[in-house]
Amino acid sequence: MTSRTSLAAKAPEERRRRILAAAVEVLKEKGFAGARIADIAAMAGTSPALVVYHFKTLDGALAEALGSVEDDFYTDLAQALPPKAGAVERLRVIGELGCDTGPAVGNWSLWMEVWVRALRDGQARALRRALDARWRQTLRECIDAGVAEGSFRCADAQATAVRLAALMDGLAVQVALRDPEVPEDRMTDLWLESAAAELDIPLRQLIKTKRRPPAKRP
Amino acid sequence: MTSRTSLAAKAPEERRRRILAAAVEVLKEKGFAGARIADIAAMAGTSPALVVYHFKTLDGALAEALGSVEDDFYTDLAQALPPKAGAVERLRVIGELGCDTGPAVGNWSLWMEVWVRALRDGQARALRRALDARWRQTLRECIDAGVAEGSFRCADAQATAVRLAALMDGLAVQVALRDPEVPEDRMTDLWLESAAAELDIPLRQLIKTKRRPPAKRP
DNA sequence: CCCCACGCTGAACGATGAATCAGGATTCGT
DNA sequence: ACGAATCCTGATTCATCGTTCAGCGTGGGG
Repeated sequence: MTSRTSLAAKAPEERRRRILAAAVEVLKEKGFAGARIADIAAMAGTSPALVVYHFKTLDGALAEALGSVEDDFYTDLAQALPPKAGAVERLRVIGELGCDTGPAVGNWSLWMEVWVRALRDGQARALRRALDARWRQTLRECIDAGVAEGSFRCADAQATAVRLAALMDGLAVQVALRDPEVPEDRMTDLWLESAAAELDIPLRQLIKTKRRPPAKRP
Repeated sequence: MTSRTSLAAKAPEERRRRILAAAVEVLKEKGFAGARIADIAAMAGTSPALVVYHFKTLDGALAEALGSVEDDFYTDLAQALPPKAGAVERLRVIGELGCDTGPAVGNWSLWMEVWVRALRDGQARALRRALDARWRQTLRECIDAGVAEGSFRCADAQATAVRLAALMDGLAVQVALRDPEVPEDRMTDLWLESAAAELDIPLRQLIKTKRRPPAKRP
C-alpha cells in the first residue's frame, strides 16, 4: 500500500489534482447548474468515467473542488496580508485583495454560485459561513488595530466590519454582472471611500498609490 | 376574437395567471436550476401539459414569471414611496422597503437567483440591470432631494447611491443565508447606519420609529 | 515469473424530465 | 344548432446525463 506512493506512482495523484482543477474551472464557467461530468472530463483531458472513478459522484467532485478553492482562499489571504504594517496600509491591501484584483475575476462568480447553492444546501451554507467569518474577522482585526493605534475612529467595530464585508459582496455582484455603473477598476475605490467614511479617516491616506499595472490574469 | 374576452371567458386567463403565480412560487422555492414543469403544474393544480400549452417552453414560463415579478416590483415601489415627504423620511422608507420588510422575505433569494442566471443569460442580465437602475435612481433622487433641502451632505451623490444600493444587496445576501451576524431584524438598522454615515446625518433622525408590527407574509 | 490490485476505459443502462401528439371537452360566432 | 376555434389532458416520444459494468493494461510484490 505504501509502495504506491513511492516513486513514479505520483501520476495517479497528479491526474486527480488535474481533474479537481478542471472541476473548479468548469464551476466558474458553467456554474453548479451547468456543470456536467463530461465537461470536467473534457477540461481535464480524460474520460468521464475517470472522474467518477476518483470522486464517487458528480456532487462529490464539485464539493471537493469547492473545498480546494476554500483552501486556496485561506492560503492567498495569509500570504497576501503583510503582518507588519500599519492598519491603514492593511486596510488598503484588504480592499484590493477583496475587490477581485487579487485572485481571479471569475472567483466572484463562483462565490455567487455558492451563495445560491447555500440557499438550499447545508454544506455550501457551512462553507460560505466559514469563509465569510474568516474574512470578516480579518477586517475586524484590522479595524481594531487601526482604532488602537489611533488611525481609525469607529463606534461599533463589529457592525462596521459586517457592513464593509457586505458592501464588498454587493459591489462584487455589480462587477460580476458588468454593471456599467460599477466598472471593475472603480470597485476598489468605491469600497475604500466607504471604508474611509466608516472609519473616519481622510481618503488621501488610502488612495495614495494610483492605478497599478495592467491585468494579472488572461 | 374579441368575443373571447367578453364574459365568462375570464377562466382561461385566470388559469394562466395562476400558473404564472405558481411559477414564481416554484422559482422562489427551488430556484432556476430546480424548477420543473411538473412542480409548476402541481403548484397551480393543473397538468404539466397545460403549462407548456400556455407558455411554449419551461424557460418561457420562467421568463414570464420573472417579468411579472418585475412588474410587481415597480408597482410596490411606486405605491410605497410617499411623494410628499421629507428626504429623511423617504430614506427611511427606502431602507425598510429594500430590506425585505416590504414585499416578501423570499424575494431576495429570487434576486440572487437572477444574479447567478444573469452571469450567463443576457435576458436575465437586462432585467436585473433595469431593476437595479430603477432602484438606484430612486435612491439617487432621494439623496439629491435631501442635499437640496439641506438635510444631507454628500460629496458624490451618484457614488453614494451606488454604494448604498450595493450595500443593501450585500446585506440581503447575509440575511437570505441566515448569517447569525446579520439577523433579519438588524438589516434595516445596519443599512440606515451606513446611510447616516454616508449622508452625514445624525442617526437619531432615521431610527426614530422603533420596531414595527410582526410580519406581513406567512 | 506470475498475478493481482490499482488505474483506467468504452459501452451500455436507467432515470429524469422537457416537449409532442392525438384527441376530448368547452365555448363562441353565426 | 352547428361548425370551428380555443382549452385542456393522458400518454408517448425523445434527448440528456449520471452512474454502472465488464474488462484491459501494467507494475510491483511474492
